[in-house]
Parts: sequence; C-alpha cells; structure tokens
Amino acid sequence: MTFVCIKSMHKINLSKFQVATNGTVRDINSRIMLNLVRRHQPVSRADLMRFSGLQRSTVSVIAGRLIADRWLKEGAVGNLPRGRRPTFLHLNPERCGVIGVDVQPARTTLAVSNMDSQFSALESMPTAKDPSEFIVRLSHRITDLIRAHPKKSYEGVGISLPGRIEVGSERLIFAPTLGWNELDLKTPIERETGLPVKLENAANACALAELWSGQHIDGVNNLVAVTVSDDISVGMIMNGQLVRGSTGVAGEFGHVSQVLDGPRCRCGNSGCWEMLASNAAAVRYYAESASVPKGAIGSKSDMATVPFGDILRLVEQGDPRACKALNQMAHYLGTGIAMLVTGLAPDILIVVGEVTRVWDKVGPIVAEAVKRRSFTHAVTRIVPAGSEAQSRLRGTVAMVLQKHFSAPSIA
Amino acid sequence: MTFVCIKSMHKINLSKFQVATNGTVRDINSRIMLNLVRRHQPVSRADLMRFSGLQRSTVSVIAGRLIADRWLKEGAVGNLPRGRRPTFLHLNPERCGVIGVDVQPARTTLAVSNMDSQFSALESMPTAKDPSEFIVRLSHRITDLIRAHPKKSYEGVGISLPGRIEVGSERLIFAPTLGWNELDLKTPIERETGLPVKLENAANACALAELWSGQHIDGVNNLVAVTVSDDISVGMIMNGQLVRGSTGVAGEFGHVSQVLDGPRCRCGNSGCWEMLASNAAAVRYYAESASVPKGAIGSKSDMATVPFGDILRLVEQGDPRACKALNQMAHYLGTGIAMLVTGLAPDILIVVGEVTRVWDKVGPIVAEAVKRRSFTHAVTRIVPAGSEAQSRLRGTVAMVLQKHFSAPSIA
DNA sequence: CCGGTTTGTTCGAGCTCCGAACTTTATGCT
DNA sequence: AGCATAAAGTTCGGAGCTCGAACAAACCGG
Repeated sequence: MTFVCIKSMHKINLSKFQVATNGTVRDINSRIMLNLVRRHQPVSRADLMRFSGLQRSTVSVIAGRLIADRWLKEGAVGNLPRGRRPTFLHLNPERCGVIGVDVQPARTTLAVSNMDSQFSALESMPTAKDPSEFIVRLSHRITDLIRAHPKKSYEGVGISLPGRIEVGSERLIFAPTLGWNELDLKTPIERETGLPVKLENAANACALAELWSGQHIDGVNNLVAVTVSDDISVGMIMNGQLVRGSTGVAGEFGHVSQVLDGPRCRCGNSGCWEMLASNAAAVRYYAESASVPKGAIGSKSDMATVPFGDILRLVEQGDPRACKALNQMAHYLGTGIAMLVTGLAPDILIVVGEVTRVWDKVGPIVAEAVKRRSFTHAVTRIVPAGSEAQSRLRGTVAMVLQKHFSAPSIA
Repeated sequence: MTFVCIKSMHKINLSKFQVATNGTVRDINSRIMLNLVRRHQPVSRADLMRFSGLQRSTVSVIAGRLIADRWLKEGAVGNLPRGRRPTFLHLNPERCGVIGVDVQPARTTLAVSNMDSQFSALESMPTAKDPSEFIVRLSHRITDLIRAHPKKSYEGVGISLPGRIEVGSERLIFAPTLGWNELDLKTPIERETGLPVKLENAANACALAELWSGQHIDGVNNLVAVTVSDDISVGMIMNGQLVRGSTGVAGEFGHVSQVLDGPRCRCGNSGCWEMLASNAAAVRYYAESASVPKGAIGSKSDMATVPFGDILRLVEQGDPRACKALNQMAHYLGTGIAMLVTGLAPDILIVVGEVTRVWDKVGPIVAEAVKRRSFTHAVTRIVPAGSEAQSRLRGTVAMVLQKHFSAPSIA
C-alpha cells in the first residue's frame, strides 16, 4: 500500500468494479506504450524505454505483441552518431477503420476514417424527419460505404447528434432540434451494419475530439466544448474524462437562465442561455430590429426570418443591422461562457459552430465579457474550433477508438 | 487488449503517468478488499471472495497482509446453519488518527478522529486575523491535541477553509472572507506538527464528506455540495472524483451572475449568485425592507445590520419581515441550484450552511424554482446537510484517508 | 581489426493471481 | 458415537507479468 498516486484519485464504485489480474498489468502498460507511440512516433524501442521507465526487455515484449496485433508497425531504421541503429515504430493506421456519422437537423454527414482521424471518404445525406426511416437510410449508407471502402476491419460506428443519450441504456432521451424523443438508435443500426455503435451528444463529441486529436492540448485534462447552433450545448471533460452526469444529461447549460425573466423557452424555463445566444437568437434579434420599435413583442409571424448564414454574410459585408444582432448574440455568448469559466475553470474552452466564421468580431466581445465577469478568467483559453463538422466527426472517431487508448478505469 | 472497461475511461496523461507492475495488481486488489470490508463489515473471507470475484486463496493472502499492516482486525466468529464458522473481519479504527481542522472566518474547529470519522475530541479557537499568527496558534493546538490524545500513529492533518487552493503548489490562492491572499499554509504547519497536511476548499471538503461518509450514497458518482454562508461555493464530484479544474479554482459558481446587471460584487462581476443568495444577501434584504421604500438604494450605512443567525431565529418565530428576506434568499438559492442541476445533472446536491436550519421553509421554494427552471430536475435529489461543521470535518478526514481507499489513478 | 557505444533479445528471479486439492470445523442424521 | 455433508479457510504448483543482468547485434572511428 505504498502506491504513488499521480493525480486525482477516485472512489471505488462497489456496484461495478473489476479486480486486477496479471493481465491488467500488461493491459495498462500496452495502452501506455500505444499512447507513447501515438505521441512520439516514429520512435524506437529504446526511446519507449526511456519515456515509460519500463525495462528494455519489457518494452520489447509489449512492442512485439502490439506488432503481432497489428497496432504497431516497424518502419525505417534511424541514424545515430554511434551504436546500433534503432528500428522505428509507428501506429498502423490501417489497423481498423471507423465510420463517423454527424447528425444535424438538416443533413447527416458520414465519413470513413482510419485510426489517425484521416478521412478517406466524406459524404452527406438529408436527415430524414422520421426516426425509423432515418435508421433504415443511415444503415444502408453505412453498409454501402463499407463496401465501397474495404478495409481489414471496421472497429465500429460513432454517431454524434444534437441530443442526449442515457448512460445506462444508451438510448436517445431527447433531441428537440431533431424532433425525436425517447428512441433506441443503437440496437437497430448495430443489427443492420453488424458493427458496434457508439452514440454521443454533439458537444461531448467535440470535447472528445479536442481531447484526443486537438492541437491545443498537451497535458490538458480539463476542457469544455460549447456548440452553438440553433441550440447551445456543452461538453465537459474534467480530470481527463467525459462528464455525463448521472443519467447522461449533464452539460445542458444552454438551458440555464442568463436573464431570469427573459423570453420563455420551450424547455419551460425563461431567459435560457440558448434563447439569448444561439443562432436562432441572432436571427430573432435581426428580425426584431427591422422596424418594430422597442417594447413591441407580438407580430413575429409577419417578420421575414433571415437565416443565420445570411446574417453572417451580411456581417462580413459590414451590414450594421446584422452586426448589431451579432453583437447582441456575442454579448450573451460571453456571459454564458463567463459562467462556464467561473464555474468549471477549464484549461481550454472551445466554441464550435457557424459563429466561429466571424470570430474576429465575436471573439473580442466574448473575451471582454469573460474578463469583466469572471475573476478566474486567466486560467482559461477560449478558442474557436476550426471546422464544426470536422470537429464532430473527429469526435466520433475518438468515441469508437478511445477504449483502446484510454486508461482502463481500474477497480 | 481485451480489458472490460467498467464505466468512463480517461485519457492517459503522458506528462505524468506511472507504468503498472506486479505490485500494482496487489495494490488495487488490496484497496478493493479494504473498501469491501468498509462497506460490508463485519464480513468473512468467504464473503469477500464472493463480493470481489477473487479466488479464496488470494483473498486469504490479501486479508493476511492487511491484518499484518493493521488495516483489518479479526473479530468474532459467525454462525451458519452448516459448515465451518467464519471469522469476521472489520476495519481497525485505531489504525490511524487524523486531525481535522475547519477554518471559518470567526472560529476554527479542531477534531481528533479515527479512521471511521468518529470524533474523539472536538475543540475550537478564534481564527486569528493574521495568517502567520494563525499558523503558529493552530500548530500549537494541533501538537497539544496529539499529546492529549495519544494514538498508535497520526496519518495527517486535513484542513478545510473558505478559499481556493492551487492544485500544483498546494498554496492558498485567495480566501476573501478570511482576508488572506496567496499564502503557503502547508509547509509551515507540516514543519511544526511533523504531519502531512492536506488543504481543501470547504465546499470540496463537504463534497468529499458526502462521497466517503454520507448516508445517501451507494453507487453515487456525481455529487455537488453547495456551501452557503457569507459567500457561496460549490464542490463537485464527477465520475467519483473531485473536480478542481486546471488550477484548483473550479466551483466558483458563487460568482456567476444570476442577474446580469444586479448589485456589484467585490469580484468585479455584477449580480453574482452569492450577492443574491448568501447569508449576507438575506441580511441585506432584511435591512432594506426596514423602512426604505422600493427603489432607494443609498443610506445602507445607517441601517442596523441584523446578523443572519438572528434572522433565522426571527423566521422560526414567524416574523414576517424576516420570512420575506429569507424567501427572497431562497428564491435565488433556487435559481442558482437550478443552474447546477441543469448544467451538471448530479445524483445528489447537498446544501450546507446555517440556512438548512429552516429547510422546511427554504427547501420547498428551492424545489419549486428547480422544478420550474430545470427540465432535468428529476435526476437530482436536493438535500440539506445535517451539520455544517460536522460535514466539513468529516471531509477533512476523507481528505487525509482517501489515498488509502481510493483507486489509484492508473497510467 | 578492435574497443566503445547503443539497440534489441534472452533468460532466470520474484511477484501476483488462479485453481485444485486439502484441512478445519461445524451440523444433522443414523 | 460415527459418518456424511457443507462451508470456511489454507496450501501449493502453474502461468503470467515485470525486473535486471547478461548477451547478441549493429555501427563508428582509429
């Protein structure tokens, strides 16, 4: 009982735990090796010995087994000023393929990926309104994709969607923007495709994407992803792992009131963050600024709603009304992000969504709000995600592959 | 690489990790055994075999070593309808003592505890305003306590205080209610007492207390503690472990705006939750309701401030003005708790503080606000903590002992 | 060609859990 | 009293893992 704990320790869950065996040791060290190769490749066995602290002999045995299992490949030999030349090891990207699926209200994007999140195919289809129709069409598309891109093996299908998935049952609990309720997507798609299916909320997927294949992170264990579209959702990674809450519904900060008596939200609450800072909010601000003098609320129906994409285009052209609407949205985006920075103090907060296209305008307003409202603002870097679709798709790959690279949750 | 992951998995931190050895296996299984005994005691080796899934032989060996290390003790023999009678095992509460310290702005409470959070002594002293004076006095009190209560060994000192501790350096970053800034408490107290010192924010301590010795929790892995005094602080346990954020400052939801343009807070923000829902807020509400008609803000100085304890007493006596102030506080307590329920979706949210004395009045208002404002309200039970001081002190014991009972954060 | 140097492999020691066989200690029936 | 049955706890060989030292391989420069 003199183990050196590295960082935070967690209580052993006596409802479901697993004892350790000799195989556990090998398993843990294999994962460490795999991660070291991922991080430092190309890398020699001797380097791995130095990085890991394991004996040279142990490294050789583990590397041998990982090569036999096709996780690693031997590559070129290196050159050194003196001594025997090392044979470099690197990940074998062909080890397994992954099908990534990004479900959005309008369209669903599918991707074929290798282990290194390099997409070898990318296509999209309209998202069917009816869930069962969607399941059938998606399954067909997936099987077609697999046929068109034959690989040694497919590891699974990762699906990101704007809704929440219950942790135990892995059923969709709700997805308001899709109009779907309580629904089992996993079982039928697994049956149709013959592959294991992982489902995850889009914000969680983005958070995982940043954790596993982001550029900002080396030793980042606390990370928040905020997805901004017609709703706002938050994915949290704390202590290096996804926070799902007890039922999988954690992260609905979009439905926290920013203005207690603000506009009524469909969730039942008033002044929800997503009522004030989502794309839909900007659309509303723009419409409201049309002609109606302040105070008037009714007659929404006869106002022409300009899609958010158009507003962004107008902003880029310098349209003052559009800019005003965007500023208003940015202001509330800032107050909400200040809430997350103050409350969660992550190393990084990533904003995902179309709004990042005009981040040069939005970013400073957000930064200002956070600086003014969060006395802990210094700890968190707020960055826009490069491409939202890519972000979610990389997340789906991480969802499927993470079990091979993450530390087993021991005990 | 066919390990069965139990629940959430975490990324391996390549900056600081530790490879597994054979000893790791024994370590993990020892901890599991220790926890099983803690949970089920008194319990026989055969029961432990069934609970853990380990072989009878392995259980015997581990139990033998834990007994040799004085963690466990053999007790009475049981009775069974048939067969050899089992010898029961139980934790040895005398294995190690812990000094728990609860620092509050007015007074500091010290306790001597066994492994089972049973306090064998409890005393308090005024909290010195000057940090270095405080350190000297506290160290003396601790050494006196140890002398007065000799034990086989003391495991360490756990200190809970209303401030934030930086994760790496373990220095106090700030403690506004104490008036202390940037300060190293750990090193001098360790030097004076000769014992390892653990520091933790009071809300985090309460969260740990509930995790390790609470009554509500069996398989609860997501838990939030809200401490309400003159400030409001939040301790979070997600996936069975404390969330400290990147610098240790996570949980400052007390400084999230509930009302964006509300009263100015000393943190620089406006309408902070703790400006609206803390004890100090209730005191302000009470004072403001005295005579001043609505709208008037000035002339605070000549209003007599009634301490929060007196307001609670007035509420218990049915005083309408006090009730109104309390209701107002409760209302905002509810909106803030709704934020936590919506955003974090914990299994349990524990409210700690004097306000729980009148929870029959406050609880329903909070519940109503949460029900109205959080569409995920069903997942979280909101409960008042029994005794605030006890809660924090139990937390300090958990802080010191948890390293022996928690799962080592592997890899 | 040989010493120096680095990489990678081999092999026995020590630790762990597993699993079967065994001992111990109880009950109940004959 | 004697024996079958049953459950608790122990013993001991086997297999898996890492460690650590010794060894083989490969390369450089003098």
